[in-house]
Amino acid sequence: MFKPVTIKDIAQALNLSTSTVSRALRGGYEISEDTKKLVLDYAEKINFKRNPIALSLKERKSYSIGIIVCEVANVFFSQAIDGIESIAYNKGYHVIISQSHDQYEREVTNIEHLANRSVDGIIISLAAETKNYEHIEKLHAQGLPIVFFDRILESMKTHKVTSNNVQGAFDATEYLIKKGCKKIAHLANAEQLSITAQRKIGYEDALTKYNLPLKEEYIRYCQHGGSRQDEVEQAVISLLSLPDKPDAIFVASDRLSMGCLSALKKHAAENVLVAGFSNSDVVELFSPSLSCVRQPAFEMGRIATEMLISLIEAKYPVEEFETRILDTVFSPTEN
Amino acid sequence: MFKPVTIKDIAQALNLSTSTVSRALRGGYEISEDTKKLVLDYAEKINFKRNPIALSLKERKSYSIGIIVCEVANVFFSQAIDGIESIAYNKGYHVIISQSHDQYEREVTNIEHLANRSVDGIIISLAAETKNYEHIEKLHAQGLPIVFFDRILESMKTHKVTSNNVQGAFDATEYLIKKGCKKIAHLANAEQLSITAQRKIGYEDALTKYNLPLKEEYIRYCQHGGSRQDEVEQAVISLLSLPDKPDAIFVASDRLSMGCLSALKKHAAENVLVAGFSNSDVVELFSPSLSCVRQPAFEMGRIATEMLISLIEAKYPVEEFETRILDTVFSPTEN
DNA sequence: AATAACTGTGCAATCGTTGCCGGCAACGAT
DNA sequence: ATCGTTGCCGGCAACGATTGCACAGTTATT
Repeated sequence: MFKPVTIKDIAQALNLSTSTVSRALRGGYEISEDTKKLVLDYAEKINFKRNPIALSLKERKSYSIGIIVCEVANVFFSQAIDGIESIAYNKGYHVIISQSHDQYEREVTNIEHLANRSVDGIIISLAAETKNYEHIEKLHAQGLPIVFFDRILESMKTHKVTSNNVQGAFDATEYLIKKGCKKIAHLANAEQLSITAQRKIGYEDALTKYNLPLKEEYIRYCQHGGSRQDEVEQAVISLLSLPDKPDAIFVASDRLSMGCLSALKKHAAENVLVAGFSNSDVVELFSPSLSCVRQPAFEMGRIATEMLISLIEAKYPVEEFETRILDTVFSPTEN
Repeated sequence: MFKPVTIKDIAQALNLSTSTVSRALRGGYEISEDTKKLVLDYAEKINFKRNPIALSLKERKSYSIGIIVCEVANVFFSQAIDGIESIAYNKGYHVIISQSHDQYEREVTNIEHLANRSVDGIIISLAAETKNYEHIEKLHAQGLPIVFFDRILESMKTHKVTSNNVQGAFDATEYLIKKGCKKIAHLANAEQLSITAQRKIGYEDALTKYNLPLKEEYIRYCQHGGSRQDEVEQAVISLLSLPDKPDAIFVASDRLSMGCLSALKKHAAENVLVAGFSNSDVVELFSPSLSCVRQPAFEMGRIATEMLISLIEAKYPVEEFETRILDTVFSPTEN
């Protein structure tokens, strides 16, 4: 049906060899100007496009990078993807996105799928459920460049990008305290995630600074990262039914924030103040309202991609790795 | 750094030819059980993965399909993508997503990028800005299978999937009428989009049925599909400042609905009722509230993908094309 | 017993492109 | 006049997997 034109066609038409055509097209210095022009003009005329698959086979490089995020329907990740694409396309890579939906199994199959498809590298934010990292470590050990962002794997020696989760959590918690709340609960993500630990530290730092007690029963973890609403609702209900009911909640992620607000609304607990991580652009529409910690998602995506491409194109094995930590911005919602 | 195992390695190790290995791996009937088992076991042992790029080159097929949507950070599209992936992965295709951000230029570069990357077919929902379709028609004429969903190009002879936009718009408008509104405005998407025309028909049908006048000044089009908030805000302001100010707005898309609610809130016009297309899963949190028409996004994605793969795998050129129209569901938000 | 049929395997070409080597002609230097 | 250099180009092989055809060896058929 659809037969693309190849350098062979050009060679035949111009009575040259394929090697000559190939070199002329790439501007090889060993080809006379006349021939070069001849080839270039003809290629233009018949709309020649070089076959990237053949090139990939030859160069053992696909010029594509894989992304794994929990879901694209999440403003933080979609902004990060925009950042990733902005760099990748400029450098001639294309981007294959896959979603783990915060499930371990899907993360495993996705990453293997990507590796089999011969991506040149992977940018990943771990699924909430993931506790075992062999699937990643195996590929990394085989030499596949991997960069982490947001939810990172501390133990792996590679580049990483996160935001300043401790500071962000501190800001949000401090805000709640300054609003007069004294019993601040924490709705957290899956316990093994890097961001969970960091955000918890920020939360506790703020409580400590203002001499509020740290109560373990005020903390609820959501192992599925909020992808199951009942999980979030259960957590919120159990907080609300504590004898010493919280007057505010610091929520550790976008997804959880939505779930938390829903649960509060459903159970007529709108008087509980909420602050949490979210990059939502319609936050002013929410009721109950949500004060939020915003992460520089686009920038994180850009940086992660630059790191990945530098790994991919490195001439020698890279030994020195970098962890970039970007600042968050807290924006209160007054009402 | 990273040298994958090839059938050659297997052949060498087992003292067979590559052809034998190849046939054994795909269960060729012409290979003895003994050899087959030998090869299979060894391949398993050294973790052999066949190189999809080599296969693509030979078969002139990449087993990948391209998706173009305006943005992934939109629940409708992200659900559609989930549907697309659910079918694609099952059938051995992988999915490359790209975003037009409702811009014509980006749609053009994205589609060419995909075509150059030799995707086997494309599923597309047009950008709001797109008025010229040559970039798509050219590829289609060259034989690249293309399926439209949501925002379709009526004039192109290929498979299409949409929801019942007329009915959805009718339901939303009728709801507003039954709530007692008599002056219902319509905030519409870019004028040339298929869905814009259809949703306008539904809107007008409802008005007509209930003997309300059709006023052209109650309709505002957003040429950029709401990707620019000022555009939406201008439209809403101009509606609010009409001498005969509307008491309700029927909004034609998810993005526009968010923009519209923001604008209403900002201008303290929360008494204006809003109903519109949206697949948001946190609609109950919004204030002002939004009654919404939901599209079966996941199902639309599934169907579009099945259609596309049937085109890709068709043995003979397909002449008969189908347009599937799926029902929407209206869910009022009472408060 | 001779031929036909079948079984299991290898050879070589193919997909599109590029790297490497080698060839040929024209040129300048000795 | 001979040699070495340079410029320009063609041929071959290779990337990894598949496949039509050929061929050797075995079994079945007449």
